[in-house]
This record gives sequence, C-alpha cells and structure tokens, in this order.
Amino acid sequence: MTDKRDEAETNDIPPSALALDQQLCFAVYSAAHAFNRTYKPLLDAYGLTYPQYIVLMTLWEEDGRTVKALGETLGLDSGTLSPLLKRLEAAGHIRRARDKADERQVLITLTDKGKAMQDAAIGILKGIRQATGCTVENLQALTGELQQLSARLEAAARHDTAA
Amino acid sequence: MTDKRDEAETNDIPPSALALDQQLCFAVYSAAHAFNRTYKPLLDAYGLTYPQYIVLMTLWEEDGRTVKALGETLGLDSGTLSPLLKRLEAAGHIRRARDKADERQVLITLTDKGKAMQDAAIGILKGIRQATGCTVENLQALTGELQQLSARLEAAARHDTAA
DNA sequence: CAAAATTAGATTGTGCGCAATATAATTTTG
DNA sequence: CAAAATTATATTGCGCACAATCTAATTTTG
Repeated sequence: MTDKRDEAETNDIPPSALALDQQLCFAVYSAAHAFNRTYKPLLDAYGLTYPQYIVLMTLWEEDGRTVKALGETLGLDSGTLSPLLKRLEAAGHIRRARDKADERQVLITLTDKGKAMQDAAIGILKGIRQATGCTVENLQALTGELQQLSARLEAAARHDTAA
Repeated sequence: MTDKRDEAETNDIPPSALALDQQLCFAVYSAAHAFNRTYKPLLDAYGLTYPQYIVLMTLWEEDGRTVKALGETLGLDSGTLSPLLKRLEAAGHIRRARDKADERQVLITLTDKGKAMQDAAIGILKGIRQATGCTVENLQALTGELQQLSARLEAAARHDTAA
C-alpha cells in the first residue's frame, strides 16, 4: 500500500475515468433532475415550483427575511430570486415590502396562504421519502456527505477566484 | 427495536424534518449548483457549458448517436437538446445530419475539434477531483449511492404516472 | 395500398440560474 | 457635510429544462 504522496493519488487518471456513468458530477446532476421530476406532480397541485417551495421552507424556519438573507441560505442571487419572489407574491404566498429602516432592503413575509402551505408540505415530504426508498438513517448519511462535498467544492471555488 | 411495519417507519415525521438543512433533495440541489460553479471557470476557457460538455462526453463514448439516444443517456428531451446541439454545431464541436435511412432521425457526429476536446477533459477532470477533496474510492461510493437513488426516484415517478 | 397510429425532432412558452449592468439608498472618508 | 465607496435589489441577456404543440417521416392496420 503506497501512502498518499500529496497530489499523486489524484493524478493517475485512466481513460475509462471519462465515462459518464463513473462521474460523481453527473450522478449529482441526474439525481437533482430526478428529484425535480418527483416533486413536480406533488407541487403542481399547489401551483409551486421546487425553487419556490424551498423559498417557502426557508421562510417557515424564519419569516421576515431579506432577499439577501434568502439568497445566502439558498445559494441564489437576486437575478434568480427577484422574479421568483414576484411570482410567489402574485400567487399570494408572500408579501414584499421595503424595510423602513433601510430602504435598500426588501423584507419577505409569509401570508396566511404561505403559512398554510406548511401543512401540505408534511404530506409532500412523506411522498418524497417513500419515492427515495431510503431509510431515515440512510437519508441523513447521504445528506451529510453531500453537504460536505458542497462545502469543499465551494471552498475550492472561493480559493481559485481569490487567488 | 421495532421491525419495519410496512409504511410505519416512513410516517413519523417530526416538525424539524421540514428544516432545509435536513433534506436530501436540497443537499442534492445545492451540490449540483456547487459542481456547476466549479466547472464553469474550467469550461469557460473552452466556451462550453456543463450540459454541452456532458453531451460531448457521451459522444466520446459512442459517436454518431441520434438526438433521441443522447436524450435517453442524459435524461433530456428534444426541447433541451435541439437548441443545445445547434450551439455545439455553431461552435464547431459537432455536425448534425439527417439519417439517410430514416429521415426522422438526426445523427450527431464529432468534428475534429469536438474529438480534440477529449484531451482537455483529462485536465478538467483532475481539477474537479481536486476540488471535491475526495479519494477515488469515496467518489465511487457516493456516485453509486446517487445512481441508486436516481433509479428509485425515476421508478417511483414511472409508477405514479402509469397508475 | 390508403388511412390511422406512431415516432423523431423542432418550436414555443414559462421558469430557473447566473453574469453583467443599472439604480437607489446607505456608509465611509476626507 | 459633500464626494466616494459600498450595499441591496432590480433588470437584461443567455442558456438550460421541460410541458405542450407542431411537422414530417415511418410503421401499422384494415
């Protein structure tokens, strides 16, 4: 067993490594699409998309957040959130209002309709869990590994950009 | 330890389960974005997007495929692929030509430029592996788990649609 | 073989997702 | 306190992603 010699262990790339079905990035990309396709019929019943749904989830955890705070939690910028939030407002789930204290900020608050969606979310969550076919422990383990992976990828991106 | 009683094990949902950071779907969604952000600077150098890149990867494995075959491999439909393939053709990476034997089909073939990108892909792959901070074994294990997850999600979606 | 059904792609419309830019409000500095 | 820098959000443009629809080609059926 050769011990890890710094980068040596990541540098021996066999030709077969370019095969699509061996790449983690593609497995993640496909799983994201698979989740989206699973959520779609469940969310269509409420006229929501998955990104809109996770915005509501964020607000259920803490209402009255700014657009910036939502963006940091979800990893999305204003170019994505601004129109999305307008659609959520048009659908009656949220209200958008400039902060009186700092008019640069827009505070997002749930309407009664937006709060009520939380009840439906329990049912949706059950449907998704069943579709994954995973035990709760299995779900938690995989979730944790992906969170670590994302953190490392973002850290690497930050390093390269900063350098 | 209570044995699994059919659905019982998936039905006890504590309120905290709606927390965003406990959801596998969001971990997958975030990891997909993180990968995309990591790939972007590497692919920008060649004027490619990640979806365009995986189309090329598919063609490196087997050239001369139809749009439908590409769509089945990648999980994408013609609404996504048609314009994407036109951009890849405009950039000189592929050629599109109707099949003489069956004029409904369009055969996609790599140009020399498209084949040459395969050399650059090795370097990109190294950069990505380093950014993940994972060992090869770790990458393979996670990839396998996600492939199983996607398969179960797609199977569940197919069941529900068919029923 | 002609009508009906199926199949492959392309097109249109809507909604992300993000870079680049613009605008307005606030904070920092000289 | 006024000019400069920073901050928060909005807008624009481009590229996925997918449902719905359309056209043309092929296959199936009567």
